[in-house]
Amino acid sequence: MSSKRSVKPRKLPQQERSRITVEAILEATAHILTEKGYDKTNTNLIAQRAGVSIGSLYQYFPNKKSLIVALREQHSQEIAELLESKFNHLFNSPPEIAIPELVKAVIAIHAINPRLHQVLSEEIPRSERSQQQMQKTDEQITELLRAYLLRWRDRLRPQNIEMTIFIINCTVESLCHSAVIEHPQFIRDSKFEQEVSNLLISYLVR
Amino acid sequence: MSSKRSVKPRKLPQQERSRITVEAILEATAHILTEKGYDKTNTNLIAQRAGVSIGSLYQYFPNKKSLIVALREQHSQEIAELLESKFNHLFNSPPEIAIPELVKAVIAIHAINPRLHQVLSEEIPRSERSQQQMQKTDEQITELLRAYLLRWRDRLRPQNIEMTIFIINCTVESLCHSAVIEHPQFIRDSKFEQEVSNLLISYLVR
DNA sequence: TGGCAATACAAGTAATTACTCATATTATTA
DNA sequence: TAATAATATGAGTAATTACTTGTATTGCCA
Repeated sequence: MSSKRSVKPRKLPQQERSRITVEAILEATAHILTEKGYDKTNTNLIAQRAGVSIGSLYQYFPNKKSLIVALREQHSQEIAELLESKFNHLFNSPPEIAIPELVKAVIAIHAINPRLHQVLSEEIPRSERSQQQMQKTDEQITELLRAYLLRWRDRLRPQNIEMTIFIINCTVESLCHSAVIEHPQFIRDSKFEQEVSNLLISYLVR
Repeated sequence: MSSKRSVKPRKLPQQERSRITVEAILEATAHILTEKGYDKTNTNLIAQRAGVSIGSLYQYFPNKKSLIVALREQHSQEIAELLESKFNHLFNSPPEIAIPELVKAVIAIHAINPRLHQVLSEEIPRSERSQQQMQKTDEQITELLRAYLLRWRDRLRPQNIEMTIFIINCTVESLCHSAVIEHPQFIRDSKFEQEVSNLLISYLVR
């Protein structure tokens, strides 16, 4: 069962040179994924690009899946941290103020490396994803949203908080993701973030 | 270049028995994809499930990609037709009436075979997708939406029609898709479709 | 009924690729 | 400085799988 195969590093780097090796491997993974897309990416190519032998790669990553998982982890952690700091800043700001700021932040995140973001979220087969880890980050963001919505509950129209969380989360994510990839011209001015903010605010606020 | 490889059937079935073969192959493709997911699907398995030799399969489908493309084509055609008939019925109904009907229809479509829908839209590598064909169906739906929005233009708040089309399309698709897969309990009553309709109506209508 | 075209068959091939292992090199420590 | 641990190497292996090809069977038509 591939789902049983561990994804944890086989060996933790202890000396400086191996930490450099691991870094190079992850950088190469991101680079090859971005350049070639998932299905033209293979471990030999990654090792080559990293300037490292294939054997070294398998010393630190037990299988191909673990490379992807490590990269995703890095990536989602960055996103979660940025959103956390935004929510902390905006916790006491009403939706009319907070929503546009959050939408702006999400668009900015997606615009950093759209192609890598696309590959990680669209092209990686489900079987290559570590369910627990993904859900952890997702739950973290859900929790931030939940706290914020409860804080402003009496200003909000929808009453089913869990459903509202899902709707907001899903809508913002998919709109920002697709816009960056399919309509980059939308992103150039602030019109798009205003529209998305309008969509959410007019739904949320009484 | 895999993108150059034709995807058109190598041979068109002429007798009844071969038409049955082709049907069985497509049914088997859908079945295996649904059961095993994309990356555990292979052509030998499809042929076996279809009760047909691997040679017969390659007589009608020049490569694996063409199987997926044929299946997607069938699938998107069904969706486009259903939406077209809905839009025709509702062309002269105001958004407050039309939107809930359309949302309901989209949810219903996604609920028919959620797993197949998920595999086709999430798991199939981008390289296995025929770009032209996908965009044709997508453009067809865009066109229906455009005509409707123009018809009711003076009742609408957003002025940038192209951006509005994108926002509506993307929002409805992703909400219905994700809800069916991640929150089937939302679908059981009509609360979810009401909420999604509210989201859109409060944004669209002055 | 015989000949031809359409269809069906499945063993086999060739290419890809994740991953191993025996060995060599470099750093650390006692 | 010698011994040991950590790290690096890359040729080779084994498994998978898309696809070919030569042959057999079935249906159609004159």
